[in-house]
Amino acid sequence: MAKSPAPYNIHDYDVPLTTVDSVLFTVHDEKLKVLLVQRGNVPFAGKWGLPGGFIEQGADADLEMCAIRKLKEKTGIAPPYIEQLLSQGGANRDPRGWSVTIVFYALVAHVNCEPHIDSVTDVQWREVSSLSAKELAFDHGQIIQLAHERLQQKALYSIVPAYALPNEFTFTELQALHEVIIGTTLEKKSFRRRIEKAKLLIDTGKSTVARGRPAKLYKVKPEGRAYRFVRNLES
Amino acid sequence: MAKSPAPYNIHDYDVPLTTVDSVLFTVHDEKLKVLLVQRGNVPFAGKWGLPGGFIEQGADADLEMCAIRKLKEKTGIAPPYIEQLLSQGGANRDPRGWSVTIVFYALVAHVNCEPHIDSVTDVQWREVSSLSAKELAFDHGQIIQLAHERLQQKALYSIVPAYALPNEFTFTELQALHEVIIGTTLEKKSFRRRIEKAKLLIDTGKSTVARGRPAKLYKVKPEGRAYRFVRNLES
DNA sequence: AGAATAGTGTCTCTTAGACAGTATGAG
DNA sequence: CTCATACTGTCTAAGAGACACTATTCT
Repeated sequence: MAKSPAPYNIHDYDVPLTTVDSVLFTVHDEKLKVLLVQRGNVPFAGKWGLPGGFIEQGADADLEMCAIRKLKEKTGIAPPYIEQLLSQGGANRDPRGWSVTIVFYALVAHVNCEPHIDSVTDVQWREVSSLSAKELAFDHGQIIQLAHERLQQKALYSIVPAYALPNEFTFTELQALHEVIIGTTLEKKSFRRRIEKAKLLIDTGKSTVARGRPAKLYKVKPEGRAYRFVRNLES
Repeated sequence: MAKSPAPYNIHDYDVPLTTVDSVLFTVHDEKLKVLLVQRGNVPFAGKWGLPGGFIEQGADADLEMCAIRKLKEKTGIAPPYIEQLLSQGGANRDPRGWSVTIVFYALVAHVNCEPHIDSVTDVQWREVSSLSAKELAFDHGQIIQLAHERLQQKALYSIVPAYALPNEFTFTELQALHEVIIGTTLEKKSFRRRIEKAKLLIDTGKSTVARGRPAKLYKVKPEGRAYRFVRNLES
């Protein structure tokens, strides 16, 4: 413990190894996917794990900035939605010793980072439902599951999942996205009704062109980020 | 500290200072209170702040164990409910340099730790509504506010606040507790109805004795800890 | 016209809000 | 008895589920 007047030196302390990791979700081909990075260094060299790493004290003003910096390096863009999930820490989660990871989860539209990811080999989108915890580095499998559960809750009482879509999207796309996240179908009418009543979307005036009736294109209002419905959708 | 090919030395890294802190809530005299500890060391020596401190790598198996150990030292007991709130980290929150704190929030019945706290002078319960952020060490004022907001949400969709009551309690006590946490009055009938329907309480068969009709005493079922109502109470 | 997709009308059912009413004890 | 507190009955309103219906485009 610190002796008062004496100068403080962090290396006098038995500090844990502290890192920041992120679970970046997107949806593509009706599947929920998560970004994985192939590790170059020990431990778990060659294995796939979450994008993240050490804090750079000069470059990162806070934890979220650190997470965003790492994600930018891997995807080429800053995610439009990021939120802290939890921190995992313990004596046995890293072979190098007592370690802590502060974990964020984030959402991004697949089209917005496709080119960057296609250009490298050590980054890939993996379907969440195809993952087994054992194939991933550290406790990253368990962390992805926790992030998925949190995202499922969000899909039941908010429109946060919209940030995994392009800037402009249709009601049907948003509903399909929620359905993929929570793993069930939803009633079209209930879904539209609650979002319309809460006035969370802006009608862009534009429409899609495709087979069938054109669909109106919407954007999320800024307040959609924090809005919470009083009643959950039933899962 | 297993060294693989290249020996790993944590002191080669620019690691942040990592601590664990807790926001321990209780209710007494119809007021929501939080546990504060007077700091003995720099920085902020003499100021009041959250109970917490450094991880002891030998003693703490994980982050939650660390938080519980610190709370036990200050209150004499392990809290019946504890959950991670968030982690705060940044270059400027601690004058010693880049630091991270992993924050838990916890609940305890006032009566269960009264004797231990009354016996020391560097620990006190402080009414949450009387706190100004400026009088506390670090960013602890802001953290307490975030913890309070999270607890308010919990009070709207769960019966987690019950863990701030003694083991056996009445419906009226539970409702009064929820009202103190969210800062409004609630409808008696609605409150009882939803809890009864969800079957979250065990009737102990006992009753209170006091002026007026005796009230039945209940305990929380284990599943009450994780239960989430589909619909929030209106705040 | 017919197929495909977008979007609406409307009935039911559940449950929270409101609040008046009844029950059961102490003094 | 009265008073205080616990607990219930019951009406109303909001909103989700269900699902049949209409609308608008394409080929």
